[in-house]
Amino acid sequence: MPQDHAPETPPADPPPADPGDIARLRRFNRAATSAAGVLDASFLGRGRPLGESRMLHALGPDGDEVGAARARLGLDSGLASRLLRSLEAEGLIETVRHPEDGRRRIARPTARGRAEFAAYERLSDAHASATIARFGRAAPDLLAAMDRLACALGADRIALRVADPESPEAKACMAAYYAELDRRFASGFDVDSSGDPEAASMRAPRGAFLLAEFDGAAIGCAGLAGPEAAPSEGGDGEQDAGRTGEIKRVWIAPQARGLGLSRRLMSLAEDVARGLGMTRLRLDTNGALTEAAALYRRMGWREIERYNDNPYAELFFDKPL
Amino acid sequence: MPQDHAPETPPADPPPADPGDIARLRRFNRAATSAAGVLDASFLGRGRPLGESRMLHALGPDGDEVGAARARLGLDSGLASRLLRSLEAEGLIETVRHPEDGRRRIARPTARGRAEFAAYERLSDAHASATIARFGRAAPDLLAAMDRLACALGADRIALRVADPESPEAKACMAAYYAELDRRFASGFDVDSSGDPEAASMRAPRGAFLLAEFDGAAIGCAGLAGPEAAPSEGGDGEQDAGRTGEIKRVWIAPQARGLGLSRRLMSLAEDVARGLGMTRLRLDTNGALTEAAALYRRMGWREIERYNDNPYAELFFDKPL
DNA sequence: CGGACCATCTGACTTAAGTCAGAAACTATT
DNA sequence: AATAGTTTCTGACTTAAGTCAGATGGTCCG
Repeated sequence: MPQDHAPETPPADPPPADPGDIARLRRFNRAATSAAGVLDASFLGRGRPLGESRMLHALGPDGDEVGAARARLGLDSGLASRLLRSLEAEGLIETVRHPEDGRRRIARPTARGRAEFAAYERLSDAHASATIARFGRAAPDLLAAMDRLACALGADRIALRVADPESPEAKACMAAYYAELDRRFASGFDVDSSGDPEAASMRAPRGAFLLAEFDGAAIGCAGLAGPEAAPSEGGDGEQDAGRTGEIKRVWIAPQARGLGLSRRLMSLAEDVARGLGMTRLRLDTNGALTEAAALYRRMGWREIERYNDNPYAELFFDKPL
Repeated sequence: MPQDHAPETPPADPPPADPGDIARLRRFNRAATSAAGVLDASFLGRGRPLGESRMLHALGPDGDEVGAARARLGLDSGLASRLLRSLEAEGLIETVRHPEDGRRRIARPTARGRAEFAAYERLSDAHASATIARFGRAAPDLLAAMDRLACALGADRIALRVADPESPEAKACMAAYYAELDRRFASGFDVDSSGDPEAASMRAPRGAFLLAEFDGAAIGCAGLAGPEAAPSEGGDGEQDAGRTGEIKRVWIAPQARGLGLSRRLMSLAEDVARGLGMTRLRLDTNGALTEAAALYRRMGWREIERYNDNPYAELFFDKPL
């Protein structure tokens, strides 16, 4: 069961963009580059070379293996070692051998190191706070623009994973999903009347709940609900209800839309369904969610007859796996 | 007549921002910082150290004084000189003495240097084009977010200047202004019926046209229209029409709103009006432009009786200087 | 046990970037 | 004409960052 799907590859030869748009993007680049130093100046201002600060930050408050931190920063082993020695000389970290493999070493911040780490965090928070204050009344709007760009610029770091449908992240996504349906449906939306699949149906071994995360923030989800009895192994031929799953609660945060994320989520959901022995998937949706229906059609779903009494559902699709 | 006004100073002690907002901003910072290298990678990829590339870029295709380029990059004179020597050794620039001051020197790209400069530009454009292509159908939305953030991040580099009301930049601003009025007024907007002041009235010595620019792009304007006869010098006491100016065509690009720019423009317009000997300003506006009317009141304008037959005007203000 | 393999470390070296003091060439001022 | 002040340049030095070739001490497997 793959835990992630590569983002869609762009078309082979991109046509040159509009010169005006190029100028706009380059203007942003200049502004962002000249702001970049200011943006995360937390590494500076504590009288330590950038490399050492980055290493301390890469180790995290609980420490990590030397090799892992080195790989994360993309450093040469010699350089990494030297940075660790300086941090050690300053009394900020201590290194111990790995309990299971004497070759590997673990670098862990000391109390002083953790204090220093916290100081970086405070500096960074204070800096962010000051920036937001400077934005004044434009702040909500600018933060929304930042969310949007952060997702787009880091689209290849959006990771998909299986999560528990009752985890806080999953619940937050679903709450955002319900709130959006309530806004978009002319008649509003009430969860209770829509036949919400219980959490157990979206948990192994029956199904799964998929979460898309970017830099620690949940920005999308998809539920795969399986039937009550686990499908029997090996019995093929008949296409019974025991081998049909249902896709529910597909939601993408506004700032992550248009980046091909729902396609990645749906595609992973199909893989997971196949891994659970399902042979067919179905789903219902509302006519107001036009983008969703268009995507389903593009991904090979066929429109079928109504299969439930969900009052909000108007369109029904299925797809053989 | 000051050419620029400092941006408004933020309130003394900013209260700490919402932790969620801090996290959002820091997420953007991380994304932008890690994208920053990629964002303007044009300096790399041509086998030259960053410093030399930056210097070549700072000189521009037509060359410049050594001191000017050095100040722009904020470099030590020794370092700057050494960078120039390496560029000279590579045959990319040549230096000549300043025609009027033998101490100063002018560094000018050679044909090869200009070709190199153009290569950087092409690389940068190609990179921007590829980024836009990667954005796919989300591009228009993302570019708008970039415009918004570029203005906000570089707000202190938004410069005001006096421009000709018939320059292309001024015309572009006014066209955008008219288009917006047409969208916002229930009845639409037609320039011809609104008593457009002729260009001559917004040009010295009668008046002025003010333009706000960010990184070469016009993002706002304000017209100061003076009466036909230049005000007579010295004759004080009476407050005749010959000493009353009118503010027209105040417009701020959507991406630059909420940054205190209209206040800066209006304040400069008042200074310019005083410099032209005006003792009173007046303006008309529409009730649909609620933000505008609120700003006028905050800046000390008083509502007065209708003074023209502009069918779009509903509110009238004046301000003694 | 020996050898292949591995993670980490050390020492020697390179490059980019920048600082600082002062020299050289020039202009402006008294 | 002497002097003070510019602008640019040169040489000597420093620091940060990174590369590379082994050395060291460990694991794993036949």
